[in-house]
Parts: sequence; structure tokens; C-alpha cells
Amino acid sequence: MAKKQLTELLRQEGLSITSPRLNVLAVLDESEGPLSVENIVERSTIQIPLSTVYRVVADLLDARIVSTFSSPDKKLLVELTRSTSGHHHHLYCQSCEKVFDIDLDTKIERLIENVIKDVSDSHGMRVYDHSFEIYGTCDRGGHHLKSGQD
Amino acid sequence: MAKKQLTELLRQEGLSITSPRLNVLAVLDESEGPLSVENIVERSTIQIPLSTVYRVVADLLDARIVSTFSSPDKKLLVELTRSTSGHHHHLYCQSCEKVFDIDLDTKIERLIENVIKDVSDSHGMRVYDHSFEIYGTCDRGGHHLKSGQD
DNA sequence: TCAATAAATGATAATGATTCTTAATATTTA
DNA sequence: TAAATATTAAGAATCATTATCATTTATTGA
Repeated sequence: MAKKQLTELLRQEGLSITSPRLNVLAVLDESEGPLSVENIVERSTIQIPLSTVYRVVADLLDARIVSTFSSPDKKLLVELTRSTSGHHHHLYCQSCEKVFDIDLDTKIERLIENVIKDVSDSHGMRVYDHSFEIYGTCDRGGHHLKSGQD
Repeated sequence: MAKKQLTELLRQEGLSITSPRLNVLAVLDESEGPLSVENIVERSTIQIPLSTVYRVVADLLDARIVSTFSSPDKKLLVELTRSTSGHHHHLYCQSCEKVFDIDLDTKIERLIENVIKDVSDSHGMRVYDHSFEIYGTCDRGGHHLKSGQD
């Protein structure tokens, strides 16, 4: 995606255009999958302090430009909201520490929605989200090759 | 569950019988749902340092006497493995910060297994676990009433 | 375009959950 | 019961994340 488009993303949400924000967006845009804050810093062409990345991510999250969730080892993972067709799930590889987006087909997803409705009704709760995550190992090339996505 | 039974649980797994271990087990046994480490300390009749609870929980986890997972705010949650019929899922309440165990019916769970098989095959991964979590609010009595379970 | 104003950043300190270290204590085993 | 072994308590250390605040940068309106 061109820098101009990234700029437009920010402008549309009323966020001012700054170099840390553009760079974080560019890094996320170039990645195939979700990235940790550390990943983002590593991949950025300019140097950005971790604290700034956390703040930028929080702002982008408020604006719903990115989505966040946690890895099995409880680190913050970030991805462009737009890069996925809305709701989806994640597949974690224990050995190479990558995360993959997965989409369930509509039938399955609808079934899950029904299950959620049953469960939440029986508990008298209003549900705002759900997650479905799969943990495995790819067994390619040993353990802990490298963190990062693509 | 009687103290004698808790003792037996430890003995069966070859763990020595200590007062922190028995107390952590007793607290978990009396709770309706999963507890955080802090919850456990609060509810224990004897005083146990946090670090000891973490270590005890790690030992009990190795012995598969307890199971652990993470809350949305990334805290460690613990429950007796025995208290649930094996695999199950969780429902989190944002307002009162409780966690409930939920069981999906066999048909649904089997369906999920199939989905997982498809996904893992297509990514060439060996799957060792999955999670399915629901997030909601019970809207009873305002927000952040109290952490804890029963 | 340029100064005034508001917002964002960088550097670093603070925090909170969890883990580690080590001397002291409790449990097990012979 | 005593020696050998495992566990604990206390607090320091660590890691990810958040907060603080002085400085810099972006925006806006003349």
C-alpha cells in the first residue's frame, strides 16, 4: 500500500500524520501476519522507541485501524484491521513463533455464533467478542528459529 | 473434598505433602471457577507468598493436577483439572471479572476438531491445543465489583 | 507562509505480573 | 530419629507495558 493511502487512513480517523504512525502502519502493511511491538521496532526503517510504538498502537486501536490480541506468552500482537475481512482467528506455531490468520468458513462461524448465543443466554451475559485459537508446531527446522512473521 | 483426598492427589503424583500445596489445593477445590494467583492468596487460610503460589501452581501443573490459562488482562488463572471433565472452554465477564467454565456439546466439539484438522493440515502443523473463549458483561450491579469466583 | 496552539514524541522512570536466588525449614527415607 | 533431599520464604531481578514530562512536531488560522 502506498504511503499516501496510509496517510489517508490516519486522516480519515482524525489522527494527525506523524512519522512514527506512518512507519508503524507501513511495517504492519508489509507483514503477512500479526506482529509484536518488538517486531515492529525491528522492521521499522526509522528508529522508534518501544514506548512510542505502544502509544501509537493504542491510538490506532482506538481508531480501529489496527486490532490487537495476545500471544500464548502474553505479548501484545498487532495487525491491520483492514488486512483481514473482519472477524478471524489465529494459528500459533510454538517452534517458529509465527502467527497465522485463519478464516473459518461461514457455516462454521455461524454455528459458533449459535453456540455463543446459547451459552451467553444461559449465563445472562451480553457478549462482545469471542476468540478461537489453535496452538501447534510446524516442525520445520527446529525450535525458536526466529520471531517474526513473513 | 476432604484434606485426606487432597493429600492423596499429591501422593499419587509423587509430590511431597506440604502445607502451601495442600492449602492451594483446598482453595481451588472450594472455588466454583478458575482463580488468579492473587485470588488464591486472598482465600488461603494460611499466609503464602505469591512466589510460592506460582511455584506450587507450576508443580501442580507439571503433575497435571491443575490446569492454567490466561485471563484477558493476561493474568494466570488456575483450576483443578479434575473439577472439569477434561477439555472445556471459558466465558469471561468484563464487569465482574469472573470466569466461568463452559462445556460445548459433543457434536460442536467434534465439529471444531474437524475444523482444526483442516486448518492444521493446510498449514502443515501438528496441533497440540486449542482454545475458545467468550467475552461479555453480565451487567449485574455495575463494573468491577470484585475479582474472584464464587 | 509563519507564528500560536495543541498534540505527539523521546527518554526514562514506574509499575505489575512473574521468575529467580539463596539461606532456612520441612519432608522423606533409611 | 538422623541424614539426605526437596521445598519454602523473602526479597531481588526481569520482562512487558504504562506513565511522566520536557522537548519537538503537526496543525491551524491569520
